[in-house]
Amino acid sequence: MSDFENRIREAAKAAVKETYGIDTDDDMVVVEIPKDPKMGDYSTSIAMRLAKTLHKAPMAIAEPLVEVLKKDLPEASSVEVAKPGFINFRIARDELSKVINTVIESGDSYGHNNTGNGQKVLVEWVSANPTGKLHCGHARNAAWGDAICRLYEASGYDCLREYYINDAGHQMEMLGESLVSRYFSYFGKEYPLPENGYHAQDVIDIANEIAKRDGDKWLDADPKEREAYFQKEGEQIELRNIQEDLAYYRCHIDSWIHETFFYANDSQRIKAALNKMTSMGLTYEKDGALWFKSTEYGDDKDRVLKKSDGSLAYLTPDIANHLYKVERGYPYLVDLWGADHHSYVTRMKCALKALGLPENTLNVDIIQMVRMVEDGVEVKMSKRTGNAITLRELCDDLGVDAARWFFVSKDIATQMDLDLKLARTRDNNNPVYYAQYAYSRMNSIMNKEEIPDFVETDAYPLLTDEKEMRLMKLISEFPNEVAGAAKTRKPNKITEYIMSFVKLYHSYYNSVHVNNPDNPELTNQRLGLTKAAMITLKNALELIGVSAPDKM
RNA sequence: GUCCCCGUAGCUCAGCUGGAUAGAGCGUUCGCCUCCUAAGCGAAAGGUCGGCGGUUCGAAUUCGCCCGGGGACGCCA
Repeated sequence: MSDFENRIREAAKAAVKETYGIDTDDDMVVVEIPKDPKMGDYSTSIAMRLAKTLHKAPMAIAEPLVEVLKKDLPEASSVEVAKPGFINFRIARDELSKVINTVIESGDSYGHNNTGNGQKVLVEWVSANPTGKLHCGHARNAAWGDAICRLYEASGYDCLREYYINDAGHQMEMLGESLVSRYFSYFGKEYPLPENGYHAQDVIDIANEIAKRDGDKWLDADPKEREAYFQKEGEQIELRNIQEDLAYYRCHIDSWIHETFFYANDSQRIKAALNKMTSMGLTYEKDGALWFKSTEYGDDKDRVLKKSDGSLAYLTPDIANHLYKVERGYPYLVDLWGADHHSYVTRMKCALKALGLPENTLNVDIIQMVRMVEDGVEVKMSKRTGNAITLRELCDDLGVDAARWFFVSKDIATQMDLDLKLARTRDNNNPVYYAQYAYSRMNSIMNKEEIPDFVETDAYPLLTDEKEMRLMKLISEFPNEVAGAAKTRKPNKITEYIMSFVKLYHSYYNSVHVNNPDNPELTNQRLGLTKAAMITLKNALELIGVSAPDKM
């Protein structure tokens, strides 16, 4: 194992206990990597944090700790006190180089860790209505959510990737009617397109598809029957499109949950949820509607569950949906919703809380909007009007790798502008190529005919170059990076890691030659490092769904 | 009016459980291919971390107020 950070933390805790008789927790003992590598490989601020409780100067607190740490941390080649009261550690080169063989042995699983400890977590993401193609906004959600799931899976969580299909509401009726209208147009007949109908090309395509397949038999059919048929056909085809686009985008969904599922068997699950809420005294009737007393749980107004016309509000089947997740054994739920759903977070949390579920059951990450910008002016995008840029178009222009990198590398809390001109052109300066190029260079070295094959070795004593040390250190930090990114659900930490990794690698590549025909030992050890770097980089790219090309 | 997100280099963004000279990519300027891929490397220029206060040994990071940008506030989904 190469988890120096944790070992230092444990040693520091023990040293504090031994020297001052104080118990400290992980939050107290912060171990970090100094910005300036001259300071050391790792540092802790524990002495400064103890200054208040011990009523002593940080430097004076640190001195005795250093003596203990020197004794208890054989992997550290030096432990020193610095200016305000930091304790700085330097890892012994021999210890550091052990990571190379660890990586080579682990291969594809290097970086995997068990910090999730089998925790069951259900991630609901994308969940776009099957009323049109996925567009740029969904592309952000999909890339981010998929990366989160990959991080969870790599960190030992038991993760279920779920897509909730809103196939029961008014929007589906709109789709059905829009299709009927387009179907009539196909045969040169008039049928009004609803005002809030779907104008996009894919709706026309689907109507044409049906027309070609079924002929004109629906022109004179019973309107109700026709409507139902087109709605069902539309949903299936739209859903198929979505599934194909997601697969193309390298996003895998384990579980597709239909909203209509909750209406099945005479709305069994929805009724059960409503009955439970009512029996718990969480509801009341007013103006012919059924209300949820959400204000009693922190909402700013009560919410309607059943409208006065007898139909259900969107919230109601979704409560059943969330209960069903817990029922299936997932106590920890993650939802990735668009910013327009932000006000919806509170009411859903209130509902689950009111139903007696623990406060931390539902975790909603709100994804800010992707604004399309052309020449500095926003281009309004809408699925309804059909002018949205689809995920497929974006990928065709940019490539899946660049698109995924773009969305994963930016925190979801920032609303981002996607420049249409930029999006339409493959920009060679895109950071993703910088990262992939490093991989190609590594691969080239490993597979070059003139360069000997790597032969396994126990030790790497000749890797003494400063950049080699930094590379080994970065490689050794990878599992921790993965665990941290999983825990905080921030896959952009991985793109940050990759960037600092490949920057160092490119610099190393230019300053040091791996192949030294007059020194086969050195060559071999550098090949070992290159192999470890290659495995690490490939695994890191894999976590965000970006390919590692052998050649560029 | 209430609530949420954002405001860091010319541009796009990291950094935010408070810590040692504020980072990266792009862009700009100047160097580097007889040598493992120049989609690369090295160097330089570029910042009152939106503003004002508070908390303390220490604040880009925490708290309050203000300014600016975006979004949400339906018996829509």
